[in-house]
Amino acid sequence: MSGTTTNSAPTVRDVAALAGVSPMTVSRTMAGGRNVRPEVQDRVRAAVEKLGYRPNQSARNTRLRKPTGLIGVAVTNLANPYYGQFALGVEEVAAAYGRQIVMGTSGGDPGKEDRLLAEFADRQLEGVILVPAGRDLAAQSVPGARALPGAGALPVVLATRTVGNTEYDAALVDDVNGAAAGTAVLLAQGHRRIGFIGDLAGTSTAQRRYEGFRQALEDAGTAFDEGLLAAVRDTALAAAAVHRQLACRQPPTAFFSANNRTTVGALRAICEWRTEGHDAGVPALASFDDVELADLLGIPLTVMSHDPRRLGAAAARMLFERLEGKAGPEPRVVQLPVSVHSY
Amino acid sequence: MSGTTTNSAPTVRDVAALAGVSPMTVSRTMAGGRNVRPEVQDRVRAAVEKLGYRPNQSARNTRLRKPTGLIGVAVTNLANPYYGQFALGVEEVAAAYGRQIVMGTSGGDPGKEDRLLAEFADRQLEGVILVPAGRDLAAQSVPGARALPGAGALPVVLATRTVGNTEYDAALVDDVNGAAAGTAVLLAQGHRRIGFIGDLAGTSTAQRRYEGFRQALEDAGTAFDEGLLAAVRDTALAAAAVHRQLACRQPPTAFFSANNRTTVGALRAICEWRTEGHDAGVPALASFDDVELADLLGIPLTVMSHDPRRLGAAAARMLFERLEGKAGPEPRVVQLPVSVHSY
DNA sequence: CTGTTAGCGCATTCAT
DNA sequence: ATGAATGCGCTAACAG
Repeated sequence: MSGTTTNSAPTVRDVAALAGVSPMTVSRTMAGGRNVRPEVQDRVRAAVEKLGYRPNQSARNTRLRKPTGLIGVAVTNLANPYYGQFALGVEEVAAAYGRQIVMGTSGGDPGKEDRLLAEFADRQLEGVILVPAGRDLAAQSVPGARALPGAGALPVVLATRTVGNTEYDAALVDDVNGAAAGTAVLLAQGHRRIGFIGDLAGTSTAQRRYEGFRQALEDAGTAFDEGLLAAVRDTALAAAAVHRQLACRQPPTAFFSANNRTTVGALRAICEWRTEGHDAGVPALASFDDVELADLLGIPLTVMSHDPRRLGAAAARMLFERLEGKAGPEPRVVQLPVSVHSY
Repeated sequence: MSGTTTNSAPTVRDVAALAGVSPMTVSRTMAGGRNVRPEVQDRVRAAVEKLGYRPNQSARNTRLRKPTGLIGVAVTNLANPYYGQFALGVEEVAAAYGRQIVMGTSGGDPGKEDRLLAEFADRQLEGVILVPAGRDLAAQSVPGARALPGAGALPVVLATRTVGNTEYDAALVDDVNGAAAGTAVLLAQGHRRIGFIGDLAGTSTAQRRYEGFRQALEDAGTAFDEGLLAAVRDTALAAAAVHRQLACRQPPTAFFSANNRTTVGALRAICEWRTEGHDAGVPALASFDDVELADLLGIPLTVMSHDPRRLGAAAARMLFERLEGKAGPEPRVVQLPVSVHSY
């Protein structure tokens, strides 16, 4: 009746029955064996081995009123190599804190993001690292998607991008200064007409990078032709935009690309342009974010880079500090420095 | 005493107390409201809203003896863009099955892989998709890391690579035929001395690709100089190996690179070589796996590609079919086709 | 040293 | 239509 071989996972009781002891003795043995005779421990361990018993962690956590040991990571697109590295950074820190990560992708869709956060909350994840899809978080659709006290709260740390309502911890990049520094390099190289390629409407990062870009132009007393602003977000559209700008009457001599996706598109367009053999020199490119192999293309390239892995690690550390109560009630923001390098 | 505002998550009982009903009525209301007066439902819902109550999924699953709704994904290195896309494929299918994924990276370390699988099993994950680090799985160190019946079993589907003991389901790539087809292109282009860059000692993929490579040479009646075999696995070593081969007395006129990491290294070395202005033409490269921007380098390139996202999706489907008992007891292996394209 | 009791948060079963 | 008892797998607290 009890010792029957079912094909569901064995429990403490199955082990206890087989070893001829009480469930508690099994529990104690699994916990290290304090106050259990070695001889009995051996019997228990034999039974454990035989049945392939592994304690049910969820039940364990429930009883001990302990959290799940899981944190959520929600990014917009895992296919973007940037977020793979980012997730790795989160994972490494999480592992150091004895946690594992649940990954979800929003695909940039705020609705999907909301559902993802809701699932995370329902699964009792301890917190979430979120690369927000849009500009605002529908806090009300996820009761508790806030780091602040209150029951059922799901601590959130934003990463890479921020959102309108600024009540969250955030691990960002020094977008403004980084972009300004990269733009300064283009200016020092003599470029005066510079096209800006980036999703101004969509993300806070593009806006901040645009801000740094404009600031650098202003500091240099250079005017910006708004016609050189291309609000695009994906690779194909970026390529088209660059191509269009190069083909116009007064083409830019350089471009500023606001992220790695637009950079790939810009590089494609510039390479094509070069192959078509136009007389003016090859346009230069300043890219926010690094792209593998970009330095080999023979295009004058300036990269404003940071390590996405570090960013993920920083975000994770912020989350754990908050979970451990080592952070004050007010939201904290850190900004990773950006380094500029030219090829 | 009971209704006090604690800062831990509210439970059914807190809601029940606030609404002046029994926990069961709350439970029923949350479950859809069958057999609960609408008026009472409203009271309950108000209390739920006020407290920010969300049912504890773990407790729910425990009571209903339902699985966790989580599957594990263990890859060797999330920083490799290949695995980001792969994970995305898994995630999409998992979402369609109402599951979420727990991500872990082994870093290619079998010990870490074992610990990862053990943690997955302890967390009661329903199954695992594993890109194995080494050649064999220490099945005994993870009692139940097998798809076969028996208590505590953790169903495993291997992906990309397989291991020595072949008792697992696996979603692989048609490495042998793909590699042969790519090699055939090099041969058709007139290349006879071809260097092979790939981690023969480490992964089954490199071995299978080497097998296809050799097969194509043999079919063409071309001998292979074992001196052109470079057993390297990372980007830097691949670059060094290519450079070394190019500098030797009888340099190869083309290279076969067994994965995207070695391809990046090979491309770097070839570009450098070209810049150094050697008289012989630019060496050609056949790359297993696609690499972004590689086609723009002006290097004769042949790519043997497949979609890692599809591979992840295929692996996930295999896992769910097994979980649902829709697969026979014997392990199944699928191989994704490889398409060959030249630039 | 070991077993019994009780309860984590939830929902099924059986009362009423 | 509602509540009480019971148990999922596990372990603290208290027996003995």
